Amino acid sequence: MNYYVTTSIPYVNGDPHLGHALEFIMADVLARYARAEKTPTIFSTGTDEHGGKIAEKAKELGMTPQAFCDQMSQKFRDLQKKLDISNDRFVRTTDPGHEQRAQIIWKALEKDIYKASYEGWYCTGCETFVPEAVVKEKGGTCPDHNRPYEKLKEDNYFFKLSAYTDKIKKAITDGSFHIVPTTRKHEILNIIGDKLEDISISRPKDKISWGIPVPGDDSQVMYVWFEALMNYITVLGYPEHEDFKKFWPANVQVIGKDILRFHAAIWPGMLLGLGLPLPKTLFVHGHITVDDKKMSKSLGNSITPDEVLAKYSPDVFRYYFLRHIPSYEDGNFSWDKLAEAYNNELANELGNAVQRTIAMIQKYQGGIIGDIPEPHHDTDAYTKAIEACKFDRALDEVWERVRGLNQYIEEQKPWAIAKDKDETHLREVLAYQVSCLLEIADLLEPFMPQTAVKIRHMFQEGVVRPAEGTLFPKHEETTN
RNA sequence: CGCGGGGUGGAGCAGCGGCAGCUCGUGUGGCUCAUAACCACAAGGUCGCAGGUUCGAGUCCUGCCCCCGCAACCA
Repeated sequence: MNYYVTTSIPYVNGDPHLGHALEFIMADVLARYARAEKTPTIFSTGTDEHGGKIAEKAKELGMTPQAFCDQMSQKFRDLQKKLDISNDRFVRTTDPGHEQRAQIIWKALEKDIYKASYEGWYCTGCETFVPEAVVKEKGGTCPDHNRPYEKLKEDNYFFKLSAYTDKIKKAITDGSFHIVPTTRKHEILNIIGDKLEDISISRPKDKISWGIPVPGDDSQVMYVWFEALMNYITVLGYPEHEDFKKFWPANVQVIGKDILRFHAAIWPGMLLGLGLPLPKTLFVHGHITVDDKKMSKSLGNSITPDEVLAKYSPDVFRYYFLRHIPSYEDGNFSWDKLAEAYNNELANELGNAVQRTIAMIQKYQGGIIGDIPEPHHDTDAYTKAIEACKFDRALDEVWERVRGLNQYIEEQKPWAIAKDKDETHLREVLAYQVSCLLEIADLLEPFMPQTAVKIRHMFQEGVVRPAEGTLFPKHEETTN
């Protein structure tokens, strides 16, 4: 059994934000968990780099589109590195490999592709077509550019998505294409409705040149979304590479709720057109708000991952977002909550449990642990939570352990046993504490890889090695 | 009647037909191995409003009010 997990590939028209970070770490947990289970795993992420917006932005900055993309794509890779994301692949839609394979895919889909002229309302400022309903609502004038919408006609290629409506609906309904959480499943079924519309999948090259050429038609480039979705299989080397044969279909594709339509309707349509199986699970996370408001530049409330990483380690970042942003819903970021979680849960509960265990073993046994018993706890709830992408619940389970350990210490009172000079009993109790901590380290590994390594290092050799220092030093002051 | 999610102790959430639960915060007590950490106990809710179904409703049905998303290539 192989395991393939993907994130969506961020569009490089903006800097990485907390939402990207959230998606990366969620997918990373799945990948690390699978690897810990000794399952051959590929974890892929990347960047989406074509389209008019990118070309425009590059021009503004006086750069070539490619140079701009190189720079932006690097920022995402930098963030992943800082967050300890363990991706095996990083696909860029400007990679020659992706471009070539995208053309192969296009050709393979040709039976479902037709050319037609598209007529609609167009804003020359937005460089995009606008739905009839919106034009009506805005009274015929684009509010962003203060220009009247124009009726425009252009030739486009279309993909016969409509032909796959029933198959897609069936796959979603019967769970062979599993959409998590259920509310997103309902949502997409609702969006699909009775029939999916065919979608436009190309743009005239004279309007947008920054894209992958349509095979056999120099006048058109592929529509950026259509081509970007293909990354999930081009990165595996579709169609001929062994990795593709071994790892497709993906076990889990992680996306944000805003791009549900593309991944739960268009992408399955493309796969069906290619005669390929659909991903097993599509996991849809929510969005992060700040002070219960959408993050946006105009509100000036946006927080960058780097700002958080300047104050907290990657493990703490991962912990906070995975446990305190609900896995299935939108979540609110707050510096206070982060500080609270750090102090209470990480420093006091976990950090201190480690600390007091170390201190007692050193004080009473000269640092010698002795035989560490095998852990015997039931990890079923934890496993189920991870498999359901309920990362917050999985961490709750781990903290049950942490709390349980502190209770155990309190009940056993090793310091009292030490006074009674019952060395055998003391040794047992302390070794059991270590056993619990090592088990906690294992459970924590997908979530907080550095912390897991540190804890193991402290206890693993039968002798305590406190050289790592305090796990989570308490912050003196939390100004914010 | 566009679609969807939500309104449960000070805060954040779980519960989805059968004695209102969890975490944080607050208060009191205990302990001393430990990062003024840890442990125990307690206070605190007419479960948005109004009807209805039922022996029994946060939990099902109907109506209403209020938040928030989506509806347009922002994860």
